[in-house]
Amino acid sequence: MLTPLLTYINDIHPISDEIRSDLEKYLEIIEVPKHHLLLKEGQRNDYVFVVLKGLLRMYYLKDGEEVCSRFTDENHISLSVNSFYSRIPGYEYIETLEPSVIARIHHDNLQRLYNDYIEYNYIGRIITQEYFIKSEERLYLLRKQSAEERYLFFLEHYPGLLQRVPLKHIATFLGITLETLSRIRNKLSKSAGKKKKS
Amino acid sequence: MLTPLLTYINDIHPISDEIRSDLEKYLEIIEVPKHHLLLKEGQRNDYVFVVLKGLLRMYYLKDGEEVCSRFTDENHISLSVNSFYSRIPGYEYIETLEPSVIARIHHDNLQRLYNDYIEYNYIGRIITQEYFIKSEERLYLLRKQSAEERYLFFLEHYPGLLQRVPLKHIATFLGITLETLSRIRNKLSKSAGKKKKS
DNA sequence: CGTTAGTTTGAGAGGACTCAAAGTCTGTGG
DNA sequence: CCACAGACTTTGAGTCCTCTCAAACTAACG
Repeated sequence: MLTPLLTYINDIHPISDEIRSDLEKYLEIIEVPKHHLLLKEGQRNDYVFVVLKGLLRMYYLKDGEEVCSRFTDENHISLSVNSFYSRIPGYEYIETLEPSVIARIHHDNLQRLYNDYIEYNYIGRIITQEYFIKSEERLYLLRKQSAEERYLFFLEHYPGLLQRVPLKHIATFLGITLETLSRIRNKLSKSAGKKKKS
Repeated sequence: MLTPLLTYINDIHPISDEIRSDLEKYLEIIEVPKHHLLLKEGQRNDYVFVVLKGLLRMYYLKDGEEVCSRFTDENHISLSVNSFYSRIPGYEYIETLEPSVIARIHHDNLQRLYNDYIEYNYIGRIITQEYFIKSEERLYLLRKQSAEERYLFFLEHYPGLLQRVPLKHIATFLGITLETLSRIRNKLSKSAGKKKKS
């Protein structure tokens, strides 16, 4: 079950048997049903969650409405950035959108890896960097003003998610309303139809 | 001149004399006038820029308009994330908004530090993490829908910048127009005035 | 002091929002 | 295997916020 994750890590930087063994010791595999909350508002995010199978959605409440801040699919990591790194209670929720298998590692054990194996910081640096890049990409998405541009950007950069995520969550992820998203999709499918005919 | 930067690094993790010496060897200090471009669209971003004095603005062109993606003031770092890490030409510009003193280190020399001193990855990891957190914070800012909320968030999280940056850049940074920003400021100053009187 | 950059103000247009209702899909129990 | 309930999506009508275009005003710099 952990093979893809360990391969991913080993590909960044070959890891010693000791690190591998500690990783396997620290990583806990949990199976969770659909619509299960891995993290709630007000809780401190003590774990890094790696999706082995399934799909996660991170969101928070704004004026009582759920606003989606991220989707996480297979072999990717989810955590509340502000809560996890600052060690304070956060405002975010993490929910499964499908029945999922998650590998989680506790913050303290991750620190242990960083302290016990200085070379593990190389791996941590690269992974952090990878998520930093994604974060900047989402920033670019949100600065694309029009609702249509956002949707097209989403289609291009998150292929596959459209099939797995209810539109209402995609709408709040893009910062538009469900109705607007529906109208855009309608408009786009019409113009795509036109193209085919001509 | 480099003292604050080296102190900042040393506070993350004490550095050996060798690292310090190499850092001083690799870091190049440049003085640039106001409105100088440190990076242009189409160029590969080969340097990490650390602002020792002055102020930077990063932006890109969207439909011919400048869109501001970041401000960088003293003791902070600026780089085009996608270009620098992916080693490809980028779409961003970095411009000085004030006469500035910049310490820059070349990508290859930074890699050298990471390779020669494995413990330097600890420092790199923490710094990357710091900017990752900031990136997520900006994401939250952009998801605050209304123009007024964005402006208030900006005031709270970027105090001091208002005095140093033309409003037109703050407007594109917030994803609103200059006119809308002006009207919001007008409205807020009026309601602040009211409060004082009552 | 004139010129240019920066900011404010006005009027009108339009995209996205809200509220509301009608379809459509999906999964579970009969 | 069908039927119904609940979740999901589409469509409609009216409103509002923000945008665009334009012009006036103000501050800063040489």
